[in-house]
Amino acid sequence: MSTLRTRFAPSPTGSMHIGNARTAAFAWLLARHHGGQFILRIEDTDRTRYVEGSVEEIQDGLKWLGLDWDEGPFFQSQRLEIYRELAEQLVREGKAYRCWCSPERLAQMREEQKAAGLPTGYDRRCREGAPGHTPGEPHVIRFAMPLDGVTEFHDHVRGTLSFENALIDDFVMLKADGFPTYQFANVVDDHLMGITHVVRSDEWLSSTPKHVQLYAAFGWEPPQFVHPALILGPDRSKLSKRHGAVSFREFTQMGYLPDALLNFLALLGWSPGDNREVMTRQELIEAFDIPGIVNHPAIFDRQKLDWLNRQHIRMLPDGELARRVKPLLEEKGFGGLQDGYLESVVRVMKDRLTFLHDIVELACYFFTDEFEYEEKGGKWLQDPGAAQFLEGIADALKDCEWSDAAIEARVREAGEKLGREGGALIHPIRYACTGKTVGPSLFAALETLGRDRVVRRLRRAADLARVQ
RNA sequence: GCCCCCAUAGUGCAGAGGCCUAGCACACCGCUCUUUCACGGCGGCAGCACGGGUUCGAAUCCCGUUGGGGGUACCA
Repeated sequence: MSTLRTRFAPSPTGSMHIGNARTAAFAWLLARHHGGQFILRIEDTDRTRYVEGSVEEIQDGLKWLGLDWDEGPFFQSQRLEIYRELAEQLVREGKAYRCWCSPERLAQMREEQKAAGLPTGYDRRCREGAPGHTPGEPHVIRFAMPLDGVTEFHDHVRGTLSFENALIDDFVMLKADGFPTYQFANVVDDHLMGITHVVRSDEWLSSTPKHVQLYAAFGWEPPQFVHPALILGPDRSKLSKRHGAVSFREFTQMGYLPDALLNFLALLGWSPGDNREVMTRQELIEAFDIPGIVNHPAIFDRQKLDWLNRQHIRMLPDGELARRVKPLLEEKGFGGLQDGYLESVVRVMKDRLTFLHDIVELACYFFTDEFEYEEKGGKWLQDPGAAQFLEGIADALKDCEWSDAAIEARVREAGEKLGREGGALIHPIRYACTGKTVGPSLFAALETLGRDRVVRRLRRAADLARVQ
């Protein structure tokens, strides 16, 4: 049995779309599940739409997601000779023909067909020869579709599909500029590169019969087809820019974990069959296979992605989470943090992060004394007894054993003497030490902050309270 | 217009004729835990698009309708 080979074949025409990333993830997962190979091929056959930098963006994106490829990237623009020779071969065999029809004529023809309520398509004027033209003049090469019968093929997601040949266009294989079209180059390369499973989204379904005919014309065995449905925006149309963030790069920059995004992408149009959802990369590879791919389109749901990201953050060991969060903090000017300290911060904050960078906003008081006091908590300092109370707590803690249990005992004891308990005891202390009205368990937070910071902040807040 | 695909709660999935009084998850709403906000736990809301068949029996099979999507380029 030969190894399974899949490929990801994007065109470098702009930012990599989140939908492309999903297709790439499916193809990669399928290859890895079966111990096969995953190939990267850049389909740069449209010179007019080429966007500088997009090849790099595609590769960076795949690397970020952890989708490593075994061969490539191959560039179709470097294989022009191959396509030309193969196209000429088909011309010689009478399975393709030269066409000199002008784009203007073609456009007009299409309009007339539409107006008459007919199916659109090339009228095959040059199919039986075009007197007065020579191969020296600019022309395209078209495939000569069978004029009757049907083309049938099996798709692993859709089942057996059949299309009437008469309705399929004599499509262009080679353009006037010598570049191949997708329809042609794609088939040639999939064959030459030994692709066994073509994984691509639904939008290609209706051109698959053309591909099947091309394989037949060359006498090549067609690959297995796998067409997952499209990803839709909330309005149910093909996900695009007007739905907000759709470029893959935006997601990598928003603070999603690669494993979380991979998990989410895999779940868009596939399921393991049981009710598992939160899955590691390894679990995905083990579970992913064709039968789990669903045949109806899915709407992209950010809330679910966010939830998945939370789950993946919580799965990270503290040390690893600390390591990932560190550069984000340094970026905000919170440098020079001890690993051990950062790890303890991360431990108390872990359950509260949707994104890694949330830590900056939610836990800044762990990294600097210069945090802001939320306006909302001002009342805790305005209270007449506040200054005296905070000083009292500071005194009680200045020689306290530093564990959260000991801190709690000492604070409660001191609170009792000062006539405070419950919220009136806890909230002012939190506000004094963190500037916030919400956060992790107070005693755990104090323990993590350390005695010096806590005592210092309590006294500072007491001073603040006195001027109120 | 023509061709093709799709149809289970708001969203993502499970379901491959009886196990379905349709399950799970996100979101939402309660309750609970708790010093707060989260987390967690418990509970709730909400769905087989519609109409015909086939069958003893249909979410599951067939046909039609409706709705949605994709394609229809010398773009991919």
